[in-house]
Amino acid sequence: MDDGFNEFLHVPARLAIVALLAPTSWTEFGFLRDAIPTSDSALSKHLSSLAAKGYVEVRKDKHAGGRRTLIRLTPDGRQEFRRHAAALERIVATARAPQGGEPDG
Amino acid sequence: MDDGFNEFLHVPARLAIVALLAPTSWTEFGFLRDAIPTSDSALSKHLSSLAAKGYVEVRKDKHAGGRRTLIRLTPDGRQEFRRHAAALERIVATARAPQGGEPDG
DNA sequence: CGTGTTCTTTCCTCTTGGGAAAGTACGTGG
DNA sequence: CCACGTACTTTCCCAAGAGGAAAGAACACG
Repeated sequence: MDDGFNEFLHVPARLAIVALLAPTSWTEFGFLRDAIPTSDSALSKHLSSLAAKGYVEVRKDKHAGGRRTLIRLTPDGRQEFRRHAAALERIVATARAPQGGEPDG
Repeated sequence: MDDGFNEFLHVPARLAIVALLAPTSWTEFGFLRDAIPTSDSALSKHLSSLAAKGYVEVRKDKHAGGRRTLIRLTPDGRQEFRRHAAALERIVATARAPQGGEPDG
């Protein structure tokens, strides 16, 4: 498995995060937390690890009555996600196979 | 995630196993072990857990100079794999999105 | 019955995902 | 400027589980 399969991104929670980030630009922390769903702490830790890998970028924004944390994929993160998605695609393709193979005994 | 996403099958090694089994019928233990690749013990344990879930069926076959263990997906296993694959397909689809969303600040 | 082959099980280690709760940072209202 | 609330972040902790090594078991063959 040295195709684009990415064990780090493969973790369900992280897969969910990047899948949510992929089609949009800056996304709110709270939105991700509600959509996943997971605890604040778990999400925060995943985002930290994603940021440490350079897969996401984090920004703090002023908001009416407080701050909000915004997240988006970096180009690198997007590319890694695409590569992993392509690897998954190959796997998914086998599920569509009509079950050929040699017959049993 | 109460679509067909299956955390048990999602584990890379198990995903690899069922993906290899899906397009064929009875498959040899040795073939799987070499293809994955993993140790005998790890593969054996994965196959046991898959069998315990009713996802695969195991058969022992006489062979010139010994026995061979043959494995195949059960209809149930195939269906679960397909459901999981469909869930992955939805995720993979987001990777193809052209990054719309609102622009940054 | 001894031996080799092919798995299987046991033992152990180490990673890690995740929640709870404490901590931090900052904005707001008083 | 301080008290307070909100929005995360970090620490602490635990349990699950993946995986290798090595011992074990089952069976065919000579």
